[in-house]
Amino acid sequence: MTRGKQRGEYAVAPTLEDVAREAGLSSMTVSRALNNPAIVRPATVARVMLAVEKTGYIPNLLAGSLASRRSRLIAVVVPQINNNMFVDTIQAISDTLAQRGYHMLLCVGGYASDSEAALVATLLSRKPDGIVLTGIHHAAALKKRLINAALPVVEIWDLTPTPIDMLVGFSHEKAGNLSARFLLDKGHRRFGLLWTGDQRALLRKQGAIAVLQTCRECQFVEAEAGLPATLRLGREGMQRLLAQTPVPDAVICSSDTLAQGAILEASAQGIDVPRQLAVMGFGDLDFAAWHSPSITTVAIDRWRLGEEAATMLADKIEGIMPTEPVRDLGFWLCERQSA
Amino acid sequence: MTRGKQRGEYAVAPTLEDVAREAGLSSMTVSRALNNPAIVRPATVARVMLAVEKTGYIPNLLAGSLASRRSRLIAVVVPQINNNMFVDTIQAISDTLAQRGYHMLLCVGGYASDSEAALVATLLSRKPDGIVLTGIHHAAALKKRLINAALPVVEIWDLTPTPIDMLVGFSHEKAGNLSARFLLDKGHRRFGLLWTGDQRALLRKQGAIAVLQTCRECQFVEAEAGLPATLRLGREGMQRLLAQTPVPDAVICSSDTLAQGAILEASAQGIDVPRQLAVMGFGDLDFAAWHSPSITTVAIDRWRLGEEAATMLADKIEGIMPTEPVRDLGFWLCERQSA
DNA sequence: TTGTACGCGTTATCAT
DNA sequence: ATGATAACGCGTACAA
Repeated sequence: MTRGKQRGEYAVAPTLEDVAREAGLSSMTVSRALNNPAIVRPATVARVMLAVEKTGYIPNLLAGSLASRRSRLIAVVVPQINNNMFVDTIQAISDTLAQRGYHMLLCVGGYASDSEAALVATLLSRKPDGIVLTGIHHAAALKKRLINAALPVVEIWDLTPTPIDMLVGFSHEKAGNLSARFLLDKGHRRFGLLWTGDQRALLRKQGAIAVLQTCRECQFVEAEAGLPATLRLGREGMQRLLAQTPVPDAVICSSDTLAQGAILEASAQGIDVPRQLAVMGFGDLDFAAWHSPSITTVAIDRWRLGEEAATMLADKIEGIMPTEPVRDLGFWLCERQSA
Repeated sequence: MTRGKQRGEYAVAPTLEDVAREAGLSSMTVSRALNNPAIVRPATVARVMLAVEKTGYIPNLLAGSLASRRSRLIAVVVPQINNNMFVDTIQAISDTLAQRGYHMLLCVGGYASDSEAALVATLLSRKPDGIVLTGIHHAAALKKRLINAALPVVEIWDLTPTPIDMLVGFSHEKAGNLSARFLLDKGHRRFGLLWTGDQRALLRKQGAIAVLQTCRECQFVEAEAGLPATLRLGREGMQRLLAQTPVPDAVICSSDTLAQGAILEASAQGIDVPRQLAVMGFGDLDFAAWHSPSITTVAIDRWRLGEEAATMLADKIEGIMPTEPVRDLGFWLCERQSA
């Protein structure tokens, strides 16, 4: 006979079989009553529920997933969570997935794309129903493996016409264009670029520089900040920018956090923002609008990004093909006091 | 015969069986070569590795976990991640677990303890090897279920001598005591309390009030902020505090983010911090030391908290009993410019 | 509407 | 050091 007959009340978890015995039904009927009650006689469902209550049964999703080949698990890979840029997106993904009955396997993988491949391989062994990847640059082997596995994939936070599968993001280069164009039109000519070294930030920088280079009399100096971007790194970077020649009259930062630091440092040095120096950020983090001076920045809808990513995945898993596999959420300028 | 013989190169993932056939070995030997190479002849291991490479094999951890009753999965339940307080802890947990070969199932559950029980039940169906719970107040049914399942549990971010299993945190009440005592000793008598409504923040408030009430001539007014705590809510809360009587000469905030907002609002109203008004925060978030004025606050080691939680869990899972199941990480005052 | 037989892909256990 | 066999707990497919 099966185990589970003569054991105590402890430790070993009750199985479907135990519930079935308690209810005087077959385990298959119990399974149906739990997963698809509509096709089971109401009275039977009630009996099952009672037995579940009595036994303290909790389904074993490992077994269920193995049998059904559906894990209701979504793997999410992000480079960092303590830099404020991704947390809203992650929480949106988590919320949306939870509502649709999925769990989130979160992996904080850093910014190195070679380690990403190994990491994703271990995640794939969990047999997730879908995966969210940050960015569009992935090892070729990884891409191949993903395509081969026919696994729904959403790449986020960047833009390409040729995603692995689906994508929701925006163009960092164009966002960079916009920042530079805005300050150029305001009459600024001596620029400072305060930047972190991650791939997508660099794209924005390239975008900004491309615009600046269309202007003959423009000059710019640069300072690099580490990761994660913090107020401190913003202040220190600003110090370095102000020590260079020509002293900038406008500083673009790769994030609002750096911008906030830059503004504080300028004030500490007696430089008025924006009268003597314009400062722009990126991201429209929650403090940007409420800082003094409020921070001019480029906003993106971080929450919606996560929501759409999760929705696209859940839809595709459930057989609903996306009308448009590539979603450009765009961005918009928030003109405020700092520039 | 088993499936997997006559199929194309696509979609269906290769199994241990496929690798075994390729290598001319039994699947059991392949399994051993992969999980415990030490007990397999080196030459055999090499043959296996070659076959793995050739087939593109990725283990199926659902099946493996089911068979071995070990999932190498840790469930983590936190109330929020977009309030900056928990992200370092979560990233520390994720990092530490990854190093030890575990994955993190992250669930953002909000602050309601009744929904927590349901949520944890679904998490338990994944058969995690351990679970991290934020706080110490959980539904009785949940506690019972956890104890019954004999699952290693770490409660974090709070303190009690009687945890479900293990705990790493600190006393919020005493942290509240410390803040109030500090300002009292500085000579302040008219207090403002700017506070969010979550359980642990309220404990800190109680702690602060308990100290204030030891002082006859002390008065205090309160303002409540919503969740998540943001700069905006800090400013708005400060506005309300300043409109009350008596106008406080010292404001304690339930987080550094609120404190930052409070300071900005005070400055905007022409009130000098700290000369006319002292402001204290909590948490020592990364900007606290670098803000102007720098923020006086109570620091806790958020990263270490996550690290220890993950380590205690992994240790216990692997049979290493914790020397001390309850770890009080404490807190310390960071006296800076704002108070 | 309910039940039976079997397979999901792996590891434990025992045998060789 | 390697192999054969039997679980692990559930869902699919079909039968009744």
